[in-house]
Amino acid sequence: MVIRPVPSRRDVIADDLRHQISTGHFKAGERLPSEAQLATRYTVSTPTLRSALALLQGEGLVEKIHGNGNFVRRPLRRITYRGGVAEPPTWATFSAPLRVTTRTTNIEAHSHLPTLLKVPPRSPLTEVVHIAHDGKTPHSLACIYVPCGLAQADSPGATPPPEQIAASFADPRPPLIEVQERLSARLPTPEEAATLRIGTSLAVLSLTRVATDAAGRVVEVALLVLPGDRADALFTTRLNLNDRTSKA
Amino acid sequence: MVIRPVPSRRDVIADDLRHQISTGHFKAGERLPSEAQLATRYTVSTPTLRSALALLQGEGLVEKIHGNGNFVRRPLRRITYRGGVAEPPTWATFSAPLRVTTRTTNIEAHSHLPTLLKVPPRSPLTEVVHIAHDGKTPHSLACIYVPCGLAQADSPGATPPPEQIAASFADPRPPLIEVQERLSARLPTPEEAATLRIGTSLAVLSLTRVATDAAGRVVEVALLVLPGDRADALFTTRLNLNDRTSKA
DNA sequence: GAGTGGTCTAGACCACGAG
DNA sequence: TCGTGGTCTAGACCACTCA
Repeated sequence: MVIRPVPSRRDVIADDLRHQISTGHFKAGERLPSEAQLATRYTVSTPTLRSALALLQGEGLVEKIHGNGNFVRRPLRRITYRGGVAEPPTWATFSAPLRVTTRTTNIEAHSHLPTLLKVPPRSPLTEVVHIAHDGKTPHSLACIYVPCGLAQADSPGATPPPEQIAASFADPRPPLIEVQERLSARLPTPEEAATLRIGTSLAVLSLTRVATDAAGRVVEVALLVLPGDRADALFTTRLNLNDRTSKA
Repeated sequence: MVIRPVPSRRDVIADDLRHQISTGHFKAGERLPSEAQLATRYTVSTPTLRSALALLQGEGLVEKIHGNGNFVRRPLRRITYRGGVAEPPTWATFSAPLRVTTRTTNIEAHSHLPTLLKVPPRSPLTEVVHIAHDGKTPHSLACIYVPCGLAQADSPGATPPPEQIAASFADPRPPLIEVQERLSARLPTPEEAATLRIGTSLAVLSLTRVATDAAGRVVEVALLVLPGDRADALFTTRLNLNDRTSKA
């Protein structure tokens, strides 16, 4: 028994705009009429109209640019995070590979990092922040934490080759034995929203990846944030038939 | 360079309420002062106060009950969807297993189902809808589609044992060979929000699982919707060291 | 019926972007 | 500077819950 009380003005307007966008009445990249004009057209007040636009923004159909206008978003290339580590997590399988900017700093373990990394609080860590861009629009944010004792040879300072997030997997000194990837959906923090240039009402996929080596040490923790409208995660499991239960 | 323009009143209020909740000044299950009272206390108008509450609602800290009040949410048990099918996707690993209600119907393939299932449009399908409850609060919504030709013996009508979603995996007649799980984050549809009793501003984790058998046929498609504040998905990959690349 | 949240209005004022 | 969106106000009215 689904609740369907009364279509609110906001939903009616959102539906209408959605329809006009999907039918091409408003084309991709085009600027919508100003909010004041739209409010007049629909005979609603500006807050009501804005709440309708907020819905479309949350769906990734509309991009709001302060002081400029509301724009129909070009259909975004969806990028796919491939989980399971059988192959390196690739953003690189795309025709025009994403441009990745990197920043490396040394910090101390704080908040939940000590737990995840199984290190004492305030332990020295190397933090690597990756931001992948597709043209001008950011497509993902990744913060990777590695205990300083296990620092790799790569990424000493300048931008490393933009192949993939986990370059550290390329040459595993202590062999990796387990990778855990935990995913959840939430709204972005204001900082994430600003970094990814998304509204705070667009859901993000939050992924925490913990890589453990054969000695039981946590080699790497990666915190990925993927905007829900332009990224998803894919896990492929093949059953080897003669190796049915890979665990316990 | 993080943008930090001016803390809006909304954010200030939300931060303050968050703090009061986390410090136990407002206790779990307690009803907050009415919106009018809070608006007076913070000397803001009701819409502003409500937008602050909407933030907390989106974080799952506050539950709004129309005509009754705003309540501090009891810390919810997080349920974990285990992907990768090595073991059946269990909700059952919890002390008090979730109660699952089931509804089975026969429908015709529509919208994107034909593509996913690799069947012609309007093919007959069996649709199974599972809703898992933890006490009174819904914890997950699952729609499972099976081509009628491959129908299983179980779930003919009444509630099957609430073990797990994919009972169909228990005895795979044609052996499964691949399971693909695609996850994304988005806001719920109004229907999903009503079914899961969540606000429309709480992000959900949307999971599409496609199981393929050795003959290349799609045995099952499952569409899961998990509220972001009470569920996540976990994928564990073990590297067998002597079997490093399970693919290609 | 009393009190709550849900929706909406008709403005005001500020911050930003482009010319 | 001008037009845009961003934030906020001080109400009004409706819908729901509970006693």
